[in-house]
Amino acid sequence: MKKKQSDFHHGNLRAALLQAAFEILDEAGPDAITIREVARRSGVSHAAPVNHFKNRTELLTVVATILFRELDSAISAKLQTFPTTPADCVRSFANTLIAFGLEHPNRYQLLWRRDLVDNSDADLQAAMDGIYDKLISAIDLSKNKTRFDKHTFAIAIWSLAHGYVTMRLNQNFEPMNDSITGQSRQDAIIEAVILSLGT
Amino acid sequence: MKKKQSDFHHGNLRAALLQAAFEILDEAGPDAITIREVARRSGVSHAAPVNHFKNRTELLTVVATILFRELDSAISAKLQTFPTTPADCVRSFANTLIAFGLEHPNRYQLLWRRDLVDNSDADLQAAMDGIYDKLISAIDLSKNKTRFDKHTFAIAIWSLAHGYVTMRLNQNFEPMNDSITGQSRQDAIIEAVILSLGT
DNA sequence: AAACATATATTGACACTGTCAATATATGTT
DNA sequence: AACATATATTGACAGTGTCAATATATGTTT
Repeated sequence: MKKKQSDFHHGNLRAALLQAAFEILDEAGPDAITIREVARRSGVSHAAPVNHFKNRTELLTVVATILFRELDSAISAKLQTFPTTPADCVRSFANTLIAFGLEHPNRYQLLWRRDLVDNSDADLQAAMDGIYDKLISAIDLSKNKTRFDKHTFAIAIWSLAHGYVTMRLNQNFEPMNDSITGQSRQDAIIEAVILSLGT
Repeated sequence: MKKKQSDFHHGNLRAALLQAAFEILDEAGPDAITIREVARRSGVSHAAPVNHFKNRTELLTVVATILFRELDSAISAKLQTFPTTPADCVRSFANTLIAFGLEHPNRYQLLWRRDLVDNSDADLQAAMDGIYDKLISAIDLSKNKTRFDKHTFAIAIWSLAHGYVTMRLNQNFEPMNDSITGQSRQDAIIEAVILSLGT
């Protein structure tokens, strides 16, 4: 009396679990990603995932790392098209980051949920550092004397963009235009930081 | 055969539950605030809190509302001491908000955990709007023509400050000084935004 | 081919959670 | 005194993450 032979090994469970995690993330947000649900969607028992992710945090950390790389790609693509002035680079960076956040709210949120993700993870940090380095070297194109050093610019623009996305996703204000310049609020606040780039 | 008479009614359970919630928040962060734990600390059964908070979200929303008022008080205190230039007001606002976030990481985090808190709650929104209005009228002191309208400034400075706190709490960078101006990075990025205030 | 080690999956349990229904006991009002 | 209401308890249910014990495939060595 043989049991049915195959179907015990999934074959590529790790990838399946990750895909399920992404689906759940987009559908219902970071908190809905549970070990048991990704297992369920992968057609596997509730304890099977432990062989590929030692716990929930590790799974979510891997997901976040992939997302940071995705964001990195988007930023790189934008930056490499027109390697022009530092101001343009800063604009591109901020707009790409904000666009990513607004288009994929759930994905963006996970990136900053340090209760769900292990921020000391080496791969995750490397993914974040990659983005920062890209921003720094973009700013560094400038040969001019600037009012502040490049790290101040990088931190300022990243903080601004991140804060803006957070508050937009939180629905703290509506998107509108600046009543003086006529440009969008988003463009206006980015320009406000860029203005300080000059000597 | 009488049971022991008192001790059934707690007397002031609502206040006790809130106090417990704050203690847990400071000790272990927003996620550690559970209905059952606040009940336990208040010496009451696990289902007693329902009479005062209909569910966990309501409890956390009330906590967040109180925290926003606390932040409001801190900002008001700073602003009312020296009602000087708009630039000074913006500086005070940003520095007070950042100080609050860095001093009380767990409290600050809860304010932006929209998975735990009902952001459509009227009291909560009123508390947030109160802060925004205060910022707007502080900026509005200016009679000069400005480069952007007051809402752009308000959103820019709040986004910047919020983003900065988030990334500091996330340990994305260390506090350092700007190598050109010599001032702290925090002061530098605030100045970067303030520079754009002028015509 | 046989034996063994390893990787992968299952089953079942434990302690914890939020929430609900049913019940008990105070308090307040008529 | 009677009744309504506010407040608290008990017990249950469906979830969760994680662990230990077990089963089954795969890979390697002999």
